Formats: sequence, structure tokens, C-alpha cells
Amino acid sequence: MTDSGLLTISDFAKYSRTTRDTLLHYDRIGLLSPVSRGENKYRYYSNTQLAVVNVIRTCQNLGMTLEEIKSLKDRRTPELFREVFTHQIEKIDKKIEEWIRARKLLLTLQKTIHSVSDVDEDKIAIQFLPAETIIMGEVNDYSNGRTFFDTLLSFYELIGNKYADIDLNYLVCGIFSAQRIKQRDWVGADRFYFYSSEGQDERPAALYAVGYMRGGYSDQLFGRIIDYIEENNFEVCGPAYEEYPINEIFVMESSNYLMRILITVRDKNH
Amino acid sequence: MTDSGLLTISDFAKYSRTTRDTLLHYDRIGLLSPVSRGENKYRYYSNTQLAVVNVIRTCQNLGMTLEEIKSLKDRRTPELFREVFTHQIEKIDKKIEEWIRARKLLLTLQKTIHSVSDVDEDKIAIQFLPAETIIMGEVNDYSNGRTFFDTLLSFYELIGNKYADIDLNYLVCGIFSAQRIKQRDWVGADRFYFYSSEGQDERPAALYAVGYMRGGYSDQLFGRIIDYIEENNFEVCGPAYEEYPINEIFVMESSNYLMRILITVRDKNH
DNA sequence: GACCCTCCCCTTAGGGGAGGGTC
DNA sequence: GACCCTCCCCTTAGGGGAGGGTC
Repeated sequence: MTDSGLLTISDFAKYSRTTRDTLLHYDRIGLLSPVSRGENKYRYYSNTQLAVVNVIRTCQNLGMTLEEIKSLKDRRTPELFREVFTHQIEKIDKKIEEWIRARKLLLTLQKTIHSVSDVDEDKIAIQFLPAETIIMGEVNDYSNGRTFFDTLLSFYELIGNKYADIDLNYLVCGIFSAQRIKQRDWVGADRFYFYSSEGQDERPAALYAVGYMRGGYSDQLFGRIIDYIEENNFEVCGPAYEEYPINEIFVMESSNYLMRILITVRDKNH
Repeated sequence: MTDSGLLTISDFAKYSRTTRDTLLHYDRIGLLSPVSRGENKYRYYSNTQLAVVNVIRTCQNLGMTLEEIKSLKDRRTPELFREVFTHQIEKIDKKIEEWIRARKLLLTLQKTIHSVSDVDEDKIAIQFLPAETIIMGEVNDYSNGRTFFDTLLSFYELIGNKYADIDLNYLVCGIFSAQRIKQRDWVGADRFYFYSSEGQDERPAALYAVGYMRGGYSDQLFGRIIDYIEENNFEVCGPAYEEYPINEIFVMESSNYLMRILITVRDKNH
């Protein structure tokens, strides 16, 4: 430190916990310039300028660009700061909500991966499963030659419009009615859905016949589960759910894809 | 959409809620390339690739760079994703904490600005004030010719080391002992402190003689408050606090700076 | 020897044309 | 006419030298 209480650029960087490069940049763009320059062109900063670095950093943390910060600095009054702070608090609240949502998504995905990490692919089982929150699309329209792809795109559009702030629709599943299952007609789901804690629908708590299959999609699994249901004196009594817990998102080879089908059942003797 | 269920770049952008430019960029860096190219060099994307865009966006929201995402994509397994998710959840928790802290800071600053928005600069008053949480520095060392600036820098260093994650120390205030106030010695604070809800110390709930002064620092205010205390049959019974609620952070002209002094007092007749 | 200066080039994730071909 | 292609230039907030002077 010089006798006058001024700091050289590196000392100033140290005390303000930033870098020399950053200070050079701030000087270049006129955001924070040293209070004086020596005859040797050295930059000298005052200790009161330390606070300014903190203000800049705080504003940056709040998502402002250096240009915006500069503009704020050049017009600053206590009232303006109060306004800006009010604004920023609202922005922070939104950010926090976004992070909380992202966190929920990750937990959902983790749970999904975990739940299928040790499945027995050959065994079909009857299980009571708790309810899960889902987001469900409209009933699919296959009229006028509309294909599976058309209905899928409609679903994406619906989700995009209705849940503009959900970027998470990437485990699309399909629902089939009990009637179609009984008729062994499972080409093209009645509706699409995906798991999300943001949803307003649910896959209800119920008894399900659950089966898995590794390696891409195949009708076989539906048939095998139906056979199992009949052999064990159960009967289909509600929708079936076709899911792809391990898909191209999580693995590279399609031979590792994992399909899962749930069919709502009840005991025939009841 | 083409007959084969493939999408042109603009359609694909629409359904994946991104832009053509972004997709061109992803193709350029090899992050997400179309499943096929026409003889006319047109890009054709499959509908299953829609999910990939969502994964990319989610990873980006989690703070990953496109390079990191690409690397993750090229090595992806369910186990790797579980690890990454666990990591990301921790990161999100930290982010949320940071935002909550920034929010608290803004509220503190807003409160400060508000509390002095209509002060009567000429009037001194005796007021009971509630406790406020502060972060306090060590006792200042003025020995061996150490100046005010030296002690201030020491304070900044202490805060930097002790509260590495607090970037908010920009309303530095000073404390003076009751004894020094009585001796009318108020050059160089005993200790520095600043308001922060993160602090472990406090400016206690107590009766204070409170005075304000507009326009930079001056000893006058201390003297005027002491006189007021004596005239009104109170006496100094604890530390004094010197603060600059409106400083160079909030206003451009030093004539608008606002100083505030609190002196702990009690009724002489008690 | 450690610190300071002024150029000058580089990075991420795209956005915005220009100029020319395709549905 | 609307859409597609390939260059090519631009942005934010600094980081990293090179080459030369100063404490």
C-alpha cells in the first residue's frame, strides 16, 4: 500500500477477492477505473472502491450484465436501488423454484433408474404399486390416416403449450384401455403420458401385473403378461401402461433398452 | 414431416422447442447430428431425437457445458447417469442456498435504505432498537504506526478468510467503546462490523441515542449526540456504532452520503 | 525479482446475415 | 414463396501470453 492509502492493482485485486485481469477489464469498459494513475501509468485504487467490487459481484450473481451494472451505477440513487432489489428478489424466487423443479426431476429419474437396476427380465409378477403423479396427453387421434408419429408430435405440442416451463418430457409412455388389452390390440397407445411431480393426473395405486423386456420394443411382452394373468386366475380390470425406463437417453446400444408393461388386474375369485 | 417419420430441421426445432441455429450448432460440434442427410444435403431428424434435445437442455440447466454433455452422451450408462444426478443434486442444493443468501442480503439492504428514507437529519432521538445480527472483526491494531487503512484491510482479509462465501461486506461500520466516547475520542474505530444475517454477533437490543448527518463524515455528529445525551439526563453506558447507510454505493454525490451514529445510553435517574 | 503497462489472441453457445440452391 | 445449405462475422466476461518498462 502506498502512503496515501491507495492500492496497486494486484493488492486491490487481493483485498477485493478478484483478479488483476478482471480489474483491467472493468477499467477498459469504464465500469470501475482506478481513482488515479501514476506518471508511470500505474493504476491506483482507493480502499472505498473495494465495496464497489462487491456490489458488482452481487449484481452479477443476480444475473445482471456488466453493461446493466454500469448503467445502474451511472444513475444510482437509493430509490433506484430499492426498485432494482425488489425486481431481483422476484427473479431470485423464480430461480429457486426452477432449481427445486430440476431437483425433483433428477430424483424422479434416479428413482426410475434405480427401480429397474436389478429387475428379473424373465419373471412376471403381480404387485401392488402406489400411485404416481403423471402428466397425461389427450386421447390420440388416429383418424384420417394420422400415424403414430403424428400423434406423438401432437403430444409434444400439447405439452409444449400447456407446460411451457417443463423441459422434462423425455420418458414418454403409453396407456391402453382394458378393452383393447383384452382384445390383444396394442398397436398405438390410446394416450401418451410421462412421470412428473408437476402433473395433475396419476397412475393410480392398484394391483398390477408387471413384466420387463430387454432390447427394444416387441408385442411379445404384452402377450406373455396376458398369458400369465390368465394362468394365475387374475383378470384385466383397468388400463395397461407401456414404459421405456431405459431408453436411448441412458444407454447407447438398443440391445440394452428396457421396456416395462403394467396391466391393472384383480383376483378373479373376488 | 416426411413419409418416413423424419423431420426437417425447422420442424424438429419447433417440436423440440429450440431454434434452427442451435441445431446447426449442435451438428457442427457433433453433439446432436441428424439421423440422415438428403442428397440435397438437407438434415433429417427422427422423432426419438426430440428426447435428446430435452436431455441436453436439462444438463445445461444443471450447469454442464456442451462439451461435458457430449462426453456424457458418448459414455452413457444408467449407472453413470445415477452418479451424475447425485452430483448434480448436490450442486443444486448449493445453488439454492446461494440464492437464499443473496435474497437475504437484498432484504437487508432494502431495509437499510428504507429505514433512512425519511430521517430527520437535525433531530437526535432516544430510541429502543431491537437486536440486529452482525459480523464483527477483531479488535483493531493501531500499534507500530498502523493506519486506519491498514486496519480496514486487515478486516477485509479476516472476512475474506473466515466467510469465504460471503461477497457482501460492503457496508462497513465501526464500533467505539463507551469509555472512548466519554473521553470524546472517536478517531479510528475499535472494531469494524457489518450487517449480515449470516453473522454470529449482534448489535444488542437496547436504548440508543440516534443521530444522522448528511454529506460525508464529520466528528461534529458525535459531539452533538453526546451533548444531547447530557442535556436530557441520559448517560453513555455501552458502545457507539458509526454507520454509513447511504454511501458511494447508492448515490453518486458525496453531499448525499448519510452517516448514522448510535450510542448506547441509559436514564441517569435509574 | 516482482510488479506494472499495452497490445493482441482465445473461449462458449449460439444469433444474424449473405449468397446461392431446393420443395 | 418458403425452406435449406454453407460460409463468415459478432457477442460476454474475462484468461493468457508477449514484449517492454518500473519499484
